[in-house]
Formats: sequence, C-alpha cells, structure tokens
Amino acid sequence: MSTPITTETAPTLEVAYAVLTDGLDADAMLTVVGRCTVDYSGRTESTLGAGDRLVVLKPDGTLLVHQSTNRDPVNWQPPGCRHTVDLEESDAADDAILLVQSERSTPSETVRIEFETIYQVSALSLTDEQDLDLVGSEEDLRQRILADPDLIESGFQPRATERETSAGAVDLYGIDSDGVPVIVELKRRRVGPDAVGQLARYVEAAESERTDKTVRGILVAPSVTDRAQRMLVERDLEFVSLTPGDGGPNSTTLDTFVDRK
Amino acid sequence: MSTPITTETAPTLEVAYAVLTDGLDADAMLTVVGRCTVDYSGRTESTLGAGDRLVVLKPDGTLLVHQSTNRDPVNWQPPGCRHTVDLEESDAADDAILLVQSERSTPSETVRIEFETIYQVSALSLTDEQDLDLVGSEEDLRQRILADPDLIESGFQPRATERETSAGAVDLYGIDSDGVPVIVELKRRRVGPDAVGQLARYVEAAESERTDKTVRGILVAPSVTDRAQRMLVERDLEFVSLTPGDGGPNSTTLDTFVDRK
DNA sequence: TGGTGGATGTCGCGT
DNA sequence: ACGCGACGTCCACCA
Repeated sequence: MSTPITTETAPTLEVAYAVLTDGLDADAMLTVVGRCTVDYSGRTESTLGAGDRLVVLKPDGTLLVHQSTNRDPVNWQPPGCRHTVDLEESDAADDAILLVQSERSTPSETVRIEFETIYQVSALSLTDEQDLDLVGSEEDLRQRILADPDLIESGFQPRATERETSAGAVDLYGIDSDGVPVIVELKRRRVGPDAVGQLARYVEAAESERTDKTVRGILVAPSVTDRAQRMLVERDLEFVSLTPGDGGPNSTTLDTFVDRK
Repeated sequence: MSTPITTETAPTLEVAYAVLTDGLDADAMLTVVGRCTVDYSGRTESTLGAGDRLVVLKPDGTLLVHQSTNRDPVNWQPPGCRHTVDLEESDAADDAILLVQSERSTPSETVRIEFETIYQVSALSLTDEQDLDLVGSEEDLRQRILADPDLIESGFQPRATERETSAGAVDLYGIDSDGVPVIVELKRRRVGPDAVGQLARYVEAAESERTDKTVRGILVAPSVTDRAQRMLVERDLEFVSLTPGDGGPNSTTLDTFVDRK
C-alpha cells in the first residue's frame, strides 16, 4: 500500500488551494500549517490576530485550529460542518489570501481562517476501524454496585437504574433492608456542591411523589469536598466512598506500563 | 525567514525517531501521522487497537491523538506532561516499533503510543503571540447588567459580584426596590435543571445566613427548558430572559461575514 | 431535533 | 495544590 499522504511544503497559495480542494473532494483529513487570522461568529464571537497555527479539517466536518499551547483548540467547529476553500486574489501580488471557511446551522456558526502564508499542507487518507475501549467510567461503577449491592450497605436492593422523577432520571434506585426507598447518585470522581445539589433535587422530587414515607439519598463517590460534606449533613443525605475500579483505577493494572526490557 | 518546518514523508522509524527527538529538544510542535495502537492509564484506563491517526505533541507538554472523526481527541494528555520517544528494536526487522510516551503525576497518568508505520512526521516551529479575543460570555452578560440594572427589573440595585455564601459564590447580589435581598444567577445560554439547582442552593444558603427576611432568587438566561421552568415555580424562584449580546449574538455583527467581493 | 447529564472533561481564577 | 464554576464546552443517549 502506498503512503496515503499528499504533502506540499512551503507551497504557493495556489498549490495549497489545489491540495485542499482535492482533499475535500476525496474526504481526506487535511492539515494546514501557516500564518493566519481566525474569526468566529455564532453562539458568541471571537477574533484571533495573525500567528502561526496548525489547522485540521476532518472528513466528518470537524475543524480544529491549534496554537502551540493547551489541549483544546483555540477555535474549532464540531462535526457536521461544511468546509470551503477560496483563493482571494488581490491587486498587489503579495497580499493574496487563502480563505478556509467552515459553516453550520442550528446553531448558525461560521469560522473564517485567512492564511497569508502556508508552510505546509497535507491531505491524509486514514484507515481506522477501531473504537476506544475505556474502563473506569461511572457506568463501570454502576455495574460494580449491581454485581454486589452490599457495597452500598448491607441489605441494599437495587430496583431500577435511570428511574425517572420529575427532577430527572436517578442513577440508581432501590430499597434498604427496612424497605425504605433509596436514591443513589454515582460519581466517578471526588465531588463538589453540584453533585449534592443534584442528589437533593432527586430526593425532593421522589419524596413529593411518594408522600407516605421519607426517601433516603446516598451519594456514592471516591470522596467529597468539605463544602459538599457540609451540604450533605444539612440536607440529611448520606455518603458512601467507592471508586469505579476494584481498588481504584491505579491499583494493579498500572504495571502494564512498566517498561518491558 | 525560512519555512519553520522539518518534514519526512514515509520515513523509516529511525528517521522519524531522529526528527522527534530533535523536535522535542527544540521545543517544536510535532505531528506524526501513522498506524499505531494507544494505551492510556490514569484516572481511568483505555485501549485503542491499531489504526491510522494524527498525533500532535505540543511544546507545552500537550498530547493529542486524533482519529478522522469528532472534535475531541480519542486519547490525549493535558499540558505539563513529559514526552519521550523510543525505538523498540526487534529480532524480526519487520516488527520494530516507535514508542511515543507521555507521562504526568498528580494525577499519575500515562499515554503510550506504539507506531508500527509512520506516513509522515513533522517538526514545526510556530510563532504566535496572539490571544483569543472572545465576546459574548457570561462575563459580558454581567457587565451589561451592571451598566443597566433595570434590565433585571425596575429599581434593582447591584451590591456585589461573586458574593460568598456557605454554598459558594453568587454571580450577582443586590436589593430590589423594596430593599429585599436578591440573588441573581447568570447563564449565557438556555438553562436546564442544573442551573435551577445552583440558584436554589445559593438562595437557601443566603436565607440561612439572614434569618430576618426572605431572599429572592432570579435566574437570568436567554431561556429555560420545561423541566427547569417547573422547578423554578416549585421553588418560588424567578426568571428573567436576557442574552449576553444586545440583541443576541447573531443580530448585527454577523454581516462581518458577508463575503467581501 | 431538543432535553439531560457524564467527562481521563479542560481551563482559569481564587485560596 | 485544591476548590469551584464556566465553557462557543463536546458527547452519547433517549424521547
């Protein structure tokens, strides 16, 4: 198999234009490195003065503009956008511009990138059938509890997941050894006030739906902040410390990464 | 100025190794396109089978692994990580591997990328002094209200922003025309139950701190969902419709993007 | 298409 | 370093 890449280093804007239009036609992943300005308008508006950036156009309609810092792109467009490329000629030969634009509706958003110089442009035909396999999410914590409900407390009986209340769906619903309804809110990491508020909402909603008896609320997470702890006490809510993994995500499996010499 | 790029297309692993190690030394932004597997261990764990991806190593210690779909990287490491590159020789010449690894502590996390084939590797020296200038955030909404408090209601007097309560800092605190305390929670976009819960927490905390009188709670946002609306009514909270921009972010300034022919 | 909540969220700010 | 909340959050799921 031949290298699935077309690359031009220090191309003229015309050459870059050709690579990009061909790449868009071929559903390739495109990368452009060059000096550009970026303007965004949509849910908000932003401008970014001229500088060197890495721009990525994905075949699914994603746009990324990366500076040399931060994990997140400084500007972007989510999947589903329509990308277009234009050459803006000019009287003076020197200030011609390559325009990369990305648009979508609902919400109406536009990103407009004006390249004055392009250092490199590439069209990549990537073959990738694989999906990420991730372990340790909140879903795993739920599975762990369903497999062994006593992790919550002795005698806890799960009855439903995602049970609907007027305030939203409850992570885990069940009854304790006395038959009292229990609402469980799961968090995969240390929680703050927001999680307590969420649990409080669900408990309040559940109590307003069954006027006969009280409903217990249990927050399940590795740990809580001080403020969240106080809020739990104030609201008569409970806390159970549990991590998604058996002994925490960093317990045994980490030695997978010990260098194999 | 010369093109600030070193690129090798279809390099041997040895050549790629040289480009990457030199680039790490030079604090360059590095891109690698090739067939690889990715393993992650840290807050959770994940594996990703062999496929073609675009990998980016930023000089600030950021790592990105991008597939051909989605805005977010399938694997990543945030800024501040230590990147290393290794050649793993092998008996059979064919199954040598280029290993790119990124590590950090607090939390302890490792991403390990094994390249079996590299289609392209580049080292980019990007010059970019510019910061993003963004308009239309929640902060702009606050400024707008402080400049004209009557937008909340006639006679509203702001007294403090980020005023502390036992449940956290309140966006905007003031008194109404009757001298009744008012807590205002600002949201730049349509809000759901979480924002109502947040406001309810603040109001409850404020009332427990001043037992003399009730405290009003006003949610300020462009709009609310049905469920959030019901929750507001249940809790005796109020709603005022306001957008960050004057007439909404998409009103007048959009014609900036009309094509200039 | 819109509502709802999770996320290896990330990021910036304050203590 | 930790707590806290915003974010053009993105994203999957579901009605």
